[in-house]
Amino acid sequence: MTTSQRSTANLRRIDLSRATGCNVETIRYYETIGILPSPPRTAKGYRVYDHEHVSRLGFVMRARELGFTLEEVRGLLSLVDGDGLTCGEVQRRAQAHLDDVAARIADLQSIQSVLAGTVAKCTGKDVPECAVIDALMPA
Amino acid sequence: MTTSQRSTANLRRIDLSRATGCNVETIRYYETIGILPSPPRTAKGYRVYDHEHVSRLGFVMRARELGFTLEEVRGLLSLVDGDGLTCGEVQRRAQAHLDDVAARIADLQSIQSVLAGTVAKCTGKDVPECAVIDALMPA
DNA sequence: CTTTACCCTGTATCAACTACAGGGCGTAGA
DNA sequence: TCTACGCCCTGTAGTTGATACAGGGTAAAG
Repeated sequence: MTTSQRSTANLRRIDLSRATGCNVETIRYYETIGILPSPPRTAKGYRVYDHEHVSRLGFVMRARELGFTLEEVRGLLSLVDGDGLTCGEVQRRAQAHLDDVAARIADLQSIQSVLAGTVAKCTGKDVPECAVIDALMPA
Repeated sequence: MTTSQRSTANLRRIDLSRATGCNVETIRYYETIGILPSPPRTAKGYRVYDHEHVSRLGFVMRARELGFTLEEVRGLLSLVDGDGLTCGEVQRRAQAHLDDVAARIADLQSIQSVLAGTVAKCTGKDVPECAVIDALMPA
């Protein structure tokens, strides 16, 4: 018996941070704001996680990587948790987020073109006249 | 004498908020963090601005619109204020910011393609199976 | 003289975490 | 068995770039 069962309480306890790559403080933060459920504790107060927690945190992390806000993630989770989950509703929310991403890309691209245009006018020399400053500073 | 000089103190007093379109609270915030200098005050404690302030705040607002952080703005302002302003240095900082913008666009575009791909797999119907959820939720 | 519109200070709030202080606990090696 | 190390616990404060509000003063118009 290598990893034997000495007290059933600690059987297959999982280090959630290591299993997901998520920062411990972030896990605790998700717990306090109700994104993750409070796990059971050992007699000494240590949190005990199982595979459900790993799965749920994985969902949260993937959604965050795709740029969903925590409120949007909360909304998606409530669809998953409750019986109100329908593909149509999820698709609607994902599409709304996609529109948002597209708008942010457009904003950044217009910034990019203005900025690139101004930088291109710079001489880049060791002189105090600068096209970037002139462009930013009102007369 | 229409806008006559009755006490020199209030001569040509400027409403900085109206002149720039910047929120009053934001102006005060910029003052407390040292982005804008503390203006002189009237006897009753009202701030009195001049065209220098308008110009400086305009600079800050334009730079912010182009996505510079306040710390980057502070750096550009210190170049303008001190005698250390050279076109080369400004160009270097603007280019660094431009690289940053490009990286953020690339990130958003990869999010966009992943998300668009998943949403496209949705049936969009009133059923509880959803391709988006499946893609986000680990096995 | 009163109303309205603005100004003042100071503090709290938002998102999404991160960092730290100050303490307890568990385990590995000597 | 002692001790050192590393991790866990709670609670609080800091980050960025503002915004909002409470509670009070003042300036200018009718």
